Parts: sequence; C-alpha cells; structure tokens
Amino acid sequence: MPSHSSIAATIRRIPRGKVSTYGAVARAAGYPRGARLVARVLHEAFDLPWQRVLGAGGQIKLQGESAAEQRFRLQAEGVTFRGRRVDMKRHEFHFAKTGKKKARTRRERR
DNA sequence: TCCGTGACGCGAT
DNA sequence: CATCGCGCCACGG
Repeated sequence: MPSHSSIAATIRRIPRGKVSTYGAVARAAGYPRGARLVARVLHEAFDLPWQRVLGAGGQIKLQGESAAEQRFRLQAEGVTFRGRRVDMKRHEFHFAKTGKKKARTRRERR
C-alpha cells in the first residue's frame, strides 16, 4: 500500500472532537519516522480532516491566517486549548494498535 | 547525483 | 520557555 494512502486512511480515522500528531499518525500508519510524510500528505490531499493533526505536544504548526483557521475549526468541534496548545490530555486520539512495523535501531538500519 | 527545503521530532543548552 | 543542531524522508532543481 502506497505510503500516502495508508497515511491518509489513518488520518481519516481521527473522530470529530479528537486530534492527533504528525508523529503519532506516522507511527500508526507504519512509518515510525515519517512525520514529514504526514505533513506532505496533509498539504496535498484536501479531502482530509487536516485540522485534527498537530505537532508534538498539541502545537499548531501552521503560520499566520492558516493557524487561526485551524484553531477556529478545532474549537468549532469542541476541542479546548491550554494557551497555544491543544489540551491533549482531553482530546488526543489513541489509535487502536494495528500492524505497525517494529522500529529498528539506527545501527540495525545502517 | 548532489543539495536545499519543509504543516516534523527530540534532546541539549 | 526560546533556540540550535541533527536525524529523518520524499521531492525538485
């Protein structure tokens, strides 16, 4: 399965009112170090709940007007914030464990 | 093929 | 809490 479609499918699993992070989505999709791939998919595929994907710790990684819109859309679905970050304690979505690849150590990959 | 770039992540300072 | 550096990965020039 092409990485982008499995990543897109993973993002689509995040329910309304819940959020996740680039890294968590990548891991759930089977790409332990594919956080940047997730970002790429979000940037190019429009038919996704893009506002539900945040940076580590619940940070909005967009800049300017886009960041404002993301925050607005999240609050519109009931997501609450703590300062500049989303209250992950209450809104982080935990993906059901699915055949994710076992992460290899850097030495194994060498 | 080499190099820069980016909606990233994390540890060190 | 703000920055920096470095690792990671796919793309494009």
